[in-house]
Amino acid sequence: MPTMTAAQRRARAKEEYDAFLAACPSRQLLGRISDKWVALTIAALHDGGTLRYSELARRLAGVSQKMLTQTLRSLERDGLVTRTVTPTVPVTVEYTLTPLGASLQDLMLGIKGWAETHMSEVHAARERYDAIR
Amino acid sequence: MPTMTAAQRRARAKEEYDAFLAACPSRQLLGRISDKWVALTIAALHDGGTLRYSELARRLAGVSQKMLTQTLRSLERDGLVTRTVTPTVPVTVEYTLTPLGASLQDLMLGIKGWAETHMSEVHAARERYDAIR
DNA sequence: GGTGTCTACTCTCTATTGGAAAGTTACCAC
DNA sequence: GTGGTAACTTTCCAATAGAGAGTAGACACC
Repeated sequence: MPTMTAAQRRARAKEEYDAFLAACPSRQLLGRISDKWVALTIAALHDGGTLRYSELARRLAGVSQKMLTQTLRSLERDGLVTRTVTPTVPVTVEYTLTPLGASLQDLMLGIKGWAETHMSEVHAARERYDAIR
Repeated sequence: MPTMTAAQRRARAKEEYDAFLAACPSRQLLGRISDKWVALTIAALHDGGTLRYSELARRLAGVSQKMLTQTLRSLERDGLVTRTVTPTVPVTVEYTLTPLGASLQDLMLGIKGWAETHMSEVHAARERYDAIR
C-alpha cells in the first residue's frame, strides 16, 4: 500500500463522496452540520476557546437545554468537540473544538456573518415580494 | 445624510445584527439558510447557471417535490433566486441565483465540500465514540 | 371526443423533530 | 433535612419533514 499525503487523501475523499446523492453518507453529514445551533455553537467556541455548558447556554440565547445537550453530544460523537468533566461541586463540564471542529470554524463564522451582513437586503427583498404576491 | 460606501453599510449591518441574540432577525435568517436543501440548491445553481424545476429535482436526489417547491419559494422571497416562467407546453420554470444568492454560493459549496472531504474522519470519530459509550 | 402525456406544482397523511417546562442526580453547606 | 448549584433528562405538545397521490392546462393521437 503506497502512502498518501493528507492532501491526496482529501482529494480522494472528495471523489468518493457526493452530497447530491441521497444515499451518500456525506448527505446525512451535510444535514447534521446545516443547523443553526451547530453554527452558533461552533461560532461561540471559536479560537480554541473553551466554554462551560452554562456559558454556552448564555451565549446561544434562547436555546433549550435539551437542544444544547443534543447538539453538543452529536458534535462530540462526530469528533468536532471534546467534552471534559471536572469533578468540582457541582461538576463543571467544558467544551472545546477539536482540530476537526476548528476546520469548520471559518465556514460557520462565515454563515453567521453572512446572515448578519445581508439581513437588511433580505428584509428588503421580502417586502418587495410580499407587496406583489 | 452622509452617503455611505457599500463597505461602510456592511460594517454597520454587522454591528446592528447579532445572531447570538434570540430576538435578532439575523437569527431567524441563520436558521433559514442553515438547511441542507438550501445548501444543495444553491450549490446546484452555482456559476450563474440556470436550472429548471425538474433538473433541480433530479440533481438534489431524493428531495420531495413539496420540499423543493417550498425551498425555492423561500429562496425567491428572500431574494436569493429568481423564478422565470416560460409559457411553453407544458410550462417550463427556470431558477437562477441573484447576485445576493451568488454571494452565498462559496459558503454553501464550502459546507457541502467540507462534508464530503471530512466524511471519513467523522465516520472514524463515530466508531471510536460508539465503541466506548 | 376520449385517452394519454408532460411539467410543475398542491394536498393529505403520518412520522420525526423542536421547544417549553418540570424533574433528576450528586454533592456540599447550613 | 432544607436549600443551592450545574448539568443534564424527561415529558408533553406544536411545528415541520417526507411519502405519495392528486391537479391544471395544453396539447397529440386515434
